Amino acid sequence: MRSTLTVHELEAFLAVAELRNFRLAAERVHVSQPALSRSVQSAEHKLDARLFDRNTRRVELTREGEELLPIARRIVGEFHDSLSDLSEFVAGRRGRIAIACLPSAAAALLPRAMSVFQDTHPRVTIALEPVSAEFVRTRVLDGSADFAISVAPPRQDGLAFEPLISDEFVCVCSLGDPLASRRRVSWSVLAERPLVASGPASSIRQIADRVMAQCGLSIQARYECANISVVGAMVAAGLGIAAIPRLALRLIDMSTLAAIPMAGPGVSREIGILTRGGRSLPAAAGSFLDVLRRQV
Amino acid sequence: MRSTLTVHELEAFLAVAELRNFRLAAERVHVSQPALSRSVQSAEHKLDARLFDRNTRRVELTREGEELLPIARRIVGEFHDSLSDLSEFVAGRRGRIAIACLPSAAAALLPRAMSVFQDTHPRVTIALEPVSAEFVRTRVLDGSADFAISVAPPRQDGLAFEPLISDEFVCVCSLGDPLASRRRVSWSVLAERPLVASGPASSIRQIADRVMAQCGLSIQARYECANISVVGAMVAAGLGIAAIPRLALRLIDMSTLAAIPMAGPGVSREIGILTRGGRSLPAAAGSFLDVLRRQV
DNA sequence: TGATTTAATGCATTTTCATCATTGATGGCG
DNA sequence: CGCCATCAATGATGAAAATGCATTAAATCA
Repeated sequence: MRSTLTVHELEAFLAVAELRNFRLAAERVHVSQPALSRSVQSAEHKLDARLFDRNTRRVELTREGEELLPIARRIVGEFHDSLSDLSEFVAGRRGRIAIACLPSAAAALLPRAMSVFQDTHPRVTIALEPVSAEFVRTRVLDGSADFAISVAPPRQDGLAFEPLISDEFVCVCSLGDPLASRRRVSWSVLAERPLVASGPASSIRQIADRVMAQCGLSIQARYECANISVVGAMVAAGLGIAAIPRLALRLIDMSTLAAIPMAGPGVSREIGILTRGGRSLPAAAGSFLDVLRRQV
Repeated sequence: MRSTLTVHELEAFLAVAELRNFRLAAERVHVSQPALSRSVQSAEHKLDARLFDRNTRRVELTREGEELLPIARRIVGEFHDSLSDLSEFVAGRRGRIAIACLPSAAAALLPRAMSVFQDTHPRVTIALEPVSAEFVRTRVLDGSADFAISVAPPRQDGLAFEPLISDEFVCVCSLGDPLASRRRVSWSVLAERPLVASGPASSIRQIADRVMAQCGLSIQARYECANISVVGAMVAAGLGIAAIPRLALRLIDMSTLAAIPMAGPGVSREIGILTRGGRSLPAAAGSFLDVLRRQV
């Protein structure tokens, strides 16, 4: 074989092999009959074998043609199937989206967006990994997540942050608590009452500490727990009150609890989209983010 | 996807994806670096997606590129494997040869040729169908045999005959027979001795009848049998003598028999290659015929 | 900052490809 | 028996694509 066949030539061959007529085959392939003849000739020349025994009246496959037929079918079929799969992927209609996400955002923000997205993108699977803020950066940087939903990162090297919503802090207390009827609760209350705090490593706790310091206060945690759901249960049990972001309420059984907005400075954290800067986003992920942006 | 990728572009993509370097990839594909860059660009443009995140210092796959990689590997691999299979077939190194053949030629001529041929064409299978002369024509004409080894056909419509060897008639008698010591035997002897003849439909019998008629004689068969091996056994049993082509001796147990050449006119039949005229022969079959021609 | 390496681009050239118009061959039909 | 219709092949021509050379622009390293 002096040089390699092209898919075009294989398609020309297939059309002639199936229709046994050059003129009709040319129509099917949308070229002129001479062009088709030349494609077949070119294939024959490259293979150094005659593919059709043909005259102006009859067109039939040679043994070599018979041999090529199933091969050509397989190659051309695979070619188009695979590439149409790919174009589906490129168009964002197929694929897999990996999202690293703060647990609170995972519970509060994403489910609705995922539901809306799946209606228009049924063949896209979404892998949602709840991680703490500190691990979000590595997930995005090493590509194991296409993007993250998190708070603004401290350093932005290689990361891009697009704010989505402002997540205000609320005070959580039991329904019977005197605070429950208040419109707002000031941060100073937290210093006066038994406090159930998030674990010292959590992003919630860090923000809370910062705000308290701004107010000249410091957190005297009576109880501490890394798991926000457990914090809620502790408040429900009457151990104390807590200050958490509103989005995190979705992680807590609120049936016997009240949530009151906090008053004061810097009472919210910015939740947004964290992407790898300068890196192109897969189309499916881009579409999902569009849905998410429209939602908030 | 605005238009379809080419195998060339897929190969360019693969080379870059594997080497992560355009210059080296260009070498592998045996084109200049700009040409390679343009192939990749063309692929990206057709897919409407960026395949590599690249600058002058780093080349890495995008998610789309990752998605294309296994697809490209599969397509390109299948493409080359299948087409090299085909080129093996076209070159005659692989395939199947179907031969329709007179039993005598099958036994006398073909086995050695097949043995020689298989040494150089181990991946070619040979299907040998022994048929009588009258069926040879249909086998070749309908393509169920690539060619035949037979006597010259009466009519040549659509068939081409190439003589290979002249198959002389011999007289077969038992070793103790007075004829066994003769150098030659004339046809008239057949009229004088009990004769074991081939069946009336066989090509052997027809030639024998014709020659006898030429000599002004006619066959008075004491015994007749369509199966040449049985004819031999009958001669060995002392029922009579027989006249058969030398090639057919291979079909007979000759351990107690002698074969003496016949003297006289037209004492041979022409054995040759029968092919479908104007039809191209598969390469493997052509190679086999070359071997056969060299052998005789 | 300068040297060096690398991918992209401008441009000229060659090669490939398609189309139109025509030829040559084949079989059917009057 | 010859004309006609149909079909694939071919020739000529022009457009599009691919390629290579020379060069540019960007990025890293010393």
